[in-house]
Amino acid sequence: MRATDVPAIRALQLFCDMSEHRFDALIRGAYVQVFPPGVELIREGDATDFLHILIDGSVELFAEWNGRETVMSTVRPVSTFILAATMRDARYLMSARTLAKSRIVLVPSTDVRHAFDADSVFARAVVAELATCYRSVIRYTKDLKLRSSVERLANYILRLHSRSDGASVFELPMEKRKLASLLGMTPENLSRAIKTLQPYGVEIDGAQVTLVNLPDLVKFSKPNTLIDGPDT
Amino acid sequence: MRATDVPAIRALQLFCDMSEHRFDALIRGAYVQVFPPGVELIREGDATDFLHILIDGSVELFAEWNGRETVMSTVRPVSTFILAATMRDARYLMSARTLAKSRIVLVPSTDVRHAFDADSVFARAVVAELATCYRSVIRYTKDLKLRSSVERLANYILRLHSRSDGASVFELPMEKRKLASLLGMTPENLSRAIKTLQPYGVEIDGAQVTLVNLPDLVKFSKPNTLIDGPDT
DNA sequence: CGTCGAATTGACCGCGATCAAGGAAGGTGG
DNA sequence: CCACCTTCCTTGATCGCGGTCAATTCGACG
Repeated sequence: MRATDVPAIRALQLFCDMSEHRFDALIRGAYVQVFPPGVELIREGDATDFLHILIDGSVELFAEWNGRETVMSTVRPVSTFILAATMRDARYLMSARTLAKSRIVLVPSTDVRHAFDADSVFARAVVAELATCYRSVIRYTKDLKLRSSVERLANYILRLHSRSDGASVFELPMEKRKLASLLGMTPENLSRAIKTLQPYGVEIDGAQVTLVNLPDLVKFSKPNTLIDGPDT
Repeated sequence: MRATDVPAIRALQLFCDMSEHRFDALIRGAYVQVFPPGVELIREGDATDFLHILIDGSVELFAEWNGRETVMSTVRPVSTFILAATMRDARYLMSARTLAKSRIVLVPSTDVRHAFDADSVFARAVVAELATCYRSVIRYTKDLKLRSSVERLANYILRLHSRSDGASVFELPMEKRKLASLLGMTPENLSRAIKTLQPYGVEIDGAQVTLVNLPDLVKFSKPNTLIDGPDT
């Protein structure tokens, strides 16, 4: 592992409050690997072996059934994924694949569980992280069940907008086909949904989004903190 | 609180491994209340005050947006709900209402967090519970995104079937209108979905379900342990 | 400049929603 | 005990959102 990677990991909510020696002990058994795009890191159904930490790049979590596939979420650096399976020592419920060249830290699951048992500070952080993950999926499911596809897109764009500090021009963080799947629609329908939002000042050219009439878009989207955040 | 309620609570995964005095300390500040059907126990957006434990009766968790409402899950006794919000000390993301007359234990959230800090056995149980909750929502979302409405109903029926120990006759645990919302469809469509499953030996009369051709139903439903359980 | 995958567009289809009406079950009051 | 009401469920007719299929177009990259 590069020495330069450690501070970024250390800074994560999950680790930042741990004592130095606990953190060192936990990270000692870990190692870093770099993967090219399109590599399947985790296959759903497999037994848990490592807690994954994405340092750099991009990873998507997806699920399959009966020949169909859907994107469940995308992971952006720096963050962990598959913590729940690690803590339960259970099978993965989702698969993971790299979308771009990615640097990933692999921490043996047993080490994570030992650290949890030995260190109550870390234990608190694990609970906070798990509760946050849980609440994100609840938000996601509410979005899916309560909104139409155009409404989902509109609110997704608004979330991107606030994530880019309110800039009126920003980039879609993934391919449109992936975005469509994440938002629960087909690529064709995403194209049409984008057109539907043009009257509300949404201009999308390639990956570049420009908002020219934020008030109208907000009025249409009806964003809600209990679905779209930002609170944890 | 009735003395007879305590053993049932004590038997929950969340509490069963705690030492006697820790458990007593946690439950001391708790109290029991009985609610008639249709009472809104929790309103989404409110601050967390109590961890709820359903002793007897039935509770649904639901969410609202823009005048629409959807059932997110139903809670059956004996189990806790809203643990994530309690641990994060955050606002509720879902509302809760009683579906039947229900006896509910209310444990002050601060007591739960104190117990978590003081008792590593309890901490482990909280993490296990949270991870399980997280994984249930993931399953639920996979079900929603990967299956058609008839497929969701078919697999739901199979889950009920295994929950009733393989009996070929069992009862729907809630009103059909609630079930429809839980499964992400309208009541009208649920009626039609039920008819669609008749050729596979599914007979539903009122709340009573009879399965007369399990092999065909299974073949149609393609149940999957990574969506339908039973593993945690 | 050629190739290949992604994105868009159009035409069409079908799943599931909506609207409207009719029946079944259970509770209430006369 | 029965008439009535409410509520839920079912059924039919119709609508429309979103999916599917197919044909271009766009764009990245070698």
